[in-house]
Amino acid sequence: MITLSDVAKKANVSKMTVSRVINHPEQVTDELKQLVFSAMKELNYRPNVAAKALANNRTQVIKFFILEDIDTTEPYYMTLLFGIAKGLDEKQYAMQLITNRNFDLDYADGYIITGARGSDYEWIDRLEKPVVLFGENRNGYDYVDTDNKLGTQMATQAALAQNYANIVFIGIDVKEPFEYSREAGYINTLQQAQFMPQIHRMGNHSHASEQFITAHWSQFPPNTAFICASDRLALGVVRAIQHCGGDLPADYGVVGFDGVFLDQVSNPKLSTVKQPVTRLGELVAQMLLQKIQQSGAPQGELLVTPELIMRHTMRGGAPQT
Amino acid sequence: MITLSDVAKKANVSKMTVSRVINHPEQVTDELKQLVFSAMKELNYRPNVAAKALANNRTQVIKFFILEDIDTTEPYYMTLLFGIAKGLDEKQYAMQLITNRNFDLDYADGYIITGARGSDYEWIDRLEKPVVLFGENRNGYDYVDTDNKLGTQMATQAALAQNYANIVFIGIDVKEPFEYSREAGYINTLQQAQFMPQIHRMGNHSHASEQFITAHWSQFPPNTAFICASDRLALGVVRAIQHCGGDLPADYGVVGFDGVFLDQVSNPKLSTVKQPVTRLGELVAQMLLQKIQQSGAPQGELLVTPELIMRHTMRGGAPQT
DNA sequence: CTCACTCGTGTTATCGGTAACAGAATCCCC
DNA sequence: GGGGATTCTGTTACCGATAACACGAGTGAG
Repeated sequence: MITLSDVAKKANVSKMTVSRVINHPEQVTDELKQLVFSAMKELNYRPNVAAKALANNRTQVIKFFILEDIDTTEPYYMTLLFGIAKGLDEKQYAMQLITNRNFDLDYADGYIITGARGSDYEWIDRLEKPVVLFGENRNGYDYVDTDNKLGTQMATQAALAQNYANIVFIGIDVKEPFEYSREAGYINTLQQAQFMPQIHRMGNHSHASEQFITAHWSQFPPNTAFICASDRLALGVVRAIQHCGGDLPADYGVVGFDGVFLDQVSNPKLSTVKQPVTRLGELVAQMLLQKIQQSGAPQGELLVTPELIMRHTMRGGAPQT
Repeated sequence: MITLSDVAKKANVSKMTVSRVINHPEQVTDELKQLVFSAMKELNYRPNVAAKALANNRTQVIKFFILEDIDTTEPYYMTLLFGIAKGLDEKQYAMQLITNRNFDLDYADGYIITGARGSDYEWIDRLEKPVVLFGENRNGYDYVDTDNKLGTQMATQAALAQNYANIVFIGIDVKEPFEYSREAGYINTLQQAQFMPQIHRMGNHSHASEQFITAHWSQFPPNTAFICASDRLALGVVRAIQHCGGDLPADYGVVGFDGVFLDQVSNPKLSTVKQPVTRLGELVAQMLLQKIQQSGAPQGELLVTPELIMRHTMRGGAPQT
């Protein structure tokens, strides 16, 4: 294994100079920097993370909390994890995945938390290391999320553009900011167009929306579009429309939200607001690492623009293959 | 932070004795061990992983390779990851998730690999640290997997028990051991019962099986059960049966394989062979850590028994709610 | 021309553990 | 009861990096 000393010897400088080239390059003359850089390259030097961690009193580990029951966990998080992993790798950080089962807060430089509900904020407040949330919150925590409001805005505008006469929102009955934002995007857009908003909320399961739409089918005349707060709900709506004999997408339109996995296994394939999940993961990771580097300085919020994908469940979508 | 020295001081012994109590307890008298243990407990001592790693020339990191395209990645892996994380946490290991994009082999004590195809074995052979695969292989690598053969055996036996007259296998057209095993479980069971096996293979997509069954509907008279190599395929088969007007489960039965996520979002809910995925993850992790500890000694194979879950897509399943 | 000051680099001590060796106490057998 | 083996615990050096301090060379002002 190549160490700092090896590089130092090769470049005819002290270990300390090499270390400085890496961590405080401005303190070293360009001349020496060049020498050191080429020595590092030639030897293919890779810093020893454990040694670095020990010297800095760091761990080079961050913990990622998924505060949700394993069995209902969205495939969504898989993709998020990929992104986080990528963001961490770049800075030689490793991850520990924390679920409801194992709950060890020690031994980490910081935390990424997702799926936090009201009651969690109590212990989150007591954390002594930098924290970044994944997902909107209104409690002042730094976070990264999709621009939920913009997402439903885009979906609603698309429905308007396709001249659906009724535009209904199928939401999730949780009191969480992401849901409020998604509803807000829908409401605002409709009101600007002088349409009446109409919102139905239920549990986030395809069976729930399927049952609901089927049971109230008479309320939804042809030329209705459903803007859904999730792909799961959208899936159920599609099944209900098919079951009730509605013509999709001629008479009915459905747009989901998320664009991870589920939208692909349905038939017909869902139109959806696709979240850039991998990118989001990278961004949370980067935000947290920056926060750690800045000794916990606030990072604010970061909203990323989603992408409206028009497929077979709405007029104007790609023709079904 | 509590260190070895703190514990040593409290117990009136040297650092080394404390270290030995942890790593080589047989070399220390019971008397001292007790002293040290209670000191550790009292101070709530937690070893510093970085220091340990540095001293042992280890990294306390293992890399988990998912050799599959991100976009098609099964939610399956999410659950697996949970399990691996749990297995690693117990031994203070952290994980780096490796995808096709970032491919750094350095800085790890070992590797867990999943989704390996034939062409991957070349570089896997060249790895210099302990490797354990997730998923059957016939190349002599240590691995952990579900007992695939047993799984389809169970499913096929259940179909026989329900007196379906025809029992068809819908498989995945890949030349991989897991698929061979699943087919073998089906074939063996049928032959023992003096039935004729009938296998159709296609890409692992619900649309593929849906299309196939619909196109060949006349070949599948009432009283037919479909044993599927995945829940995705099963999902498509269910849709096809519904579309063609078949009576499920009175005249047709469908059993999937995996039991992760997808089986829950379908309507009706799938009967399926459920893999104990979290447990599998824990086991791979444990196997790898043990292999590391034993300087790379072979660990053999480990097959875990799956569970047949009877739900609404086969006779004898739970009544639909 | 000298003294204080900056700038750039090297030296030393340290982070928290562990292996290898050293040394004291006990054991055992002739 | 003495000498060698055995058992147990402590001392020392080291893993690979970094911060704090030390120090020599150059700079500028009085």
